[in-house]
Amino acid sequence: MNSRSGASLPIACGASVMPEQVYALIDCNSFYCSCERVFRPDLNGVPVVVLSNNDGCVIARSAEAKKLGISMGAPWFQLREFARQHGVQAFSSNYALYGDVSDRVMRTIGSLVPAYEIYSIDECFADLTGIPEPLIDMGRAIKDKVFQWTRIPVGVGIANTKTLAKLANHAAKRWIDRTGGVVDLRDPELRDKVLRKLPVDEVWGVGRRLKVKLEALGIQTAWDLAQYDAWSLRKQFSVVLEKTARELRGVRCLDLEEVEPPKQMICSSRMFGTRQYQHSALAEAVASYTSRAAEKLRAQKSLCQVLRVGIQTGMFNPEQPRYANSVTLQLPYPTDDTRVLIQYAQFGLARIFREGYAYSKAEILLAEICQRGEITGDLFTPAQPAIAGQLMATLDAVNRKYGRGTLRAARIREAPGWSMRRELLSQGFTTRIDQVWQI
DNA sequence: TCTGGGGTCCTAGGACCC
DNA sequence: TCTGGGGTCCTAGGACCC
Repeated sequence: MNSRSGASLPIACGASVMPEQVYALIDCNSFYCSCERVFRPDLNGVPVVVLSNNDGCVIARSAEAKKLGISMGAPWFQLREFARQHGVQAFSSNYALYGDVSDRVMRTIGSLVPAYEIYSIDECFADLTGIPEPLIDMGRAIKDKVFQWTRIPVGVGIANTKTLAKLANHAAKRWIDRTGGVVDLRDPELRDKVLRKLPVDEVWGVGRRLKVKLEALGIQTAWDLAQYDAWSLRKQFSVVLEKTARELRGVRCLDLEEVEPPKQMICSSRMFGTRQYQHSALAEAVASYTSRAAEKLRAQKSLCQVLRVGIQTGMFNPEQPRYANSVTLQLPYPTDDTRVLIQYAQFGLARIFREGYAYSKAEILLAEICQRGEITGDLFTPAQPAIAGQLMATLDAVNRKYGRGTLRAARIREAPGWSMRRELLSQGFTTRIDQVWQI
């Protein structure tokens, strides 16, 4: 049975040998903090943290802040005094800045490698297949060029599978003094050494819950997971974990995804800056979030057929009554028209709104998303009128040119009372002409 | 007083089909 | 006494990622 594999297969003969697949995972160090430092070199060496929307909790920490023991997700109000005492610089999230810096980092990487996949705002897989050895030099070249062009420090992990590249990147950061931030994990001896040292939950795809279950099976390290029988992992857990284990052994199960598939769900949800009690305030917030979701929908050239609107009170204060509810609505036709979406969102809100609660958050979810031009209609289902598409295109063009919210639904005020707190916001260094760097 | 905002994929189970 | 063997679609829930 096994005789079909191996060198006897005619297709494997011939002059050219397929080069071995190699991936790199490039990951920005403390990305949001690094972005704040790009135009504030005085912050180098200073502990820096970036807070979530509403200045709620810590979502990024510089190395110095980590050293002080500040943990991810720590509520800011509990930390403020400690931060003041230790000279910690805190910032509100400045997504306009981070998004723009991210674009620059990705374009820089793109100029150096044959193909790449943007995995998140601060991470990117690159295809290094066929690039001349030694690849560790290529890794260092990427790191240096990104820093030279964007002032963002990155780590680079190189391996034959994505899961191992992630692990290599992790190792590069963990043992930065020895690695200089670049690790090539293709050498089996080095790979096994690293696998044995890293706990299983450092593996991409193994989180808190799985860690507990795996440890019950005696799987403590990445090495243990790699050695475990893949088939029984599939039976006991899922095909996902099976692939993870195989990838750890160097068997490729995940490919580079260069084109991002359109999202199947689009969500816009946010905590309010302060608790809201009135239907009118929630109505305004819901209209605003719906507008944002509709923008995202149109940006990927999609239409949606289902809208869900949800509201909730704060969940932490035991003194106040809690309430959370949502309603899912079928739309009259597949649409990307902000006006139609807002209308349905308001209808939904009216159904779930209850008087007398301190609301903290609203959420809009667009679902059953399809691509424009891929809809098969029927005689009895109207299609979205063409004029609506033209109007939305104009709306987006105006807002692109003059800034988000320049043209908006009439019920949304410019500075609403529910908008989020951002008391520690840095400048729009790269996105606002009135806020460019001054020397 | 104060605790984020997005996403994805997979599985199990029920209802239903032939 | 004995009770098949495939499927699909939907929803809820659980796990993960950054």
